[in-house]
Amino acid sequence: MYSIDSRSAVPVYEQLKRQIIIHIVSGVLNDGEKLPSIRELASAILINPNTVAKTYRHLETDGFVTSRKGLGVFVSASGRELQSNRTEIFKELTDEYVSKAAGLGLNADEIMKGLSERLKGEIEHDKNE
Amino acid sequence: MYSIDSRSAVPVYEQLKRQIIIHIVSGVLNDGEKLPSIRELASAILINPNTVAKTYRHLETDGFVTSRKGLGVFVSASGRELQSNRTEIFKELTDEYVSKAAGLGLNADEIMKGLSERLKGEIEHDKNE
DNA sequence: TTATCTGTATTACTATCATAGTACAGTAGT
DNA sequence: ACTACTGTACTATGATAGTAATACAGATAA
Repeated sequence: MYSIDSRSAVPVYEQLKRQIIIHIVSGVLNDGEKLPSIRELASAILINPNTVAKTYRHLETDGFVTSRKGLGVFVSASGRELQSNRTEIFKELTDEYVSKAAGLGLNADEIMKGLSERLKGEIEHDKNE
Repeated sequence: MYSIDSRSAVPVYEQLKRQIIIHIVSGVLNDGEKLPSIRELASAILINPNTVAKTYRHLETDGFVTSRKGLGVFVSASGRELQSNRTEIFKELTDEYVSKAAGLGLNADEIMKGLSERLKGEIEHDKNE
């Protein structure tokens, strides 16, 4: 379901948050649908319940989900329409990409060129989430 | 010279490292050339000398510079060639980036546009320096 | 030698993150 | 009422990262 890379520099709660957002905006999780309970998801992917709670708290702050005490956490009706948040995630992705590429010593032109070559042809193929 | 965004989530030493690498691989800093001393650069851009030292240490580990106690830090003779050895890693980075962006539902044009926007600042900065 | 540059090393403070444990509060079925 | 689920809140601990303050050591010129 959700995969966590414990060696990553990206915090666990952040990795989980991004994956859930992708599921929401891509329709894997539908409006009103209930997410796994905090304790259930925590034991499923072997992380601490507090970390899942933190993820859900952030998702609620961002408007993707609504949590109801005693009931669970549900995808907000407007969750999928949060284009601005999707854009923000994309910006984070881009920042990360540029940062790492710059760390490798590449300049802006080389990064653009590399991405351009990679994108030639298809894009639908690479949906390995 | 070098600009630091203290509000950024990217560590100061990392921001500085990227800018120096760009200067080295783009030829703004030539082989054998001496970098500013730790304390000099620190006071120039108003950061702690330890942070500059950390940047220089990382640059030396990566092979971009060589430091000599009492003398200074100098661009390695092979510094500019280091970028060619990292093409493979860069391709992996690009694959990962494209996959995630595609997972967000973005098409090739949107990805290119987003990256282009993100890189504008870098390009302008390099030209002005 | 002395003074003043240079980089290096050590230590410490702070913030963030992940985890753990515990307790509390709302909901629903029995 | 009882039970078993839900989310929430709070404190504490250990690890790590980033930054900072200070002291140490090599190089060089006066």
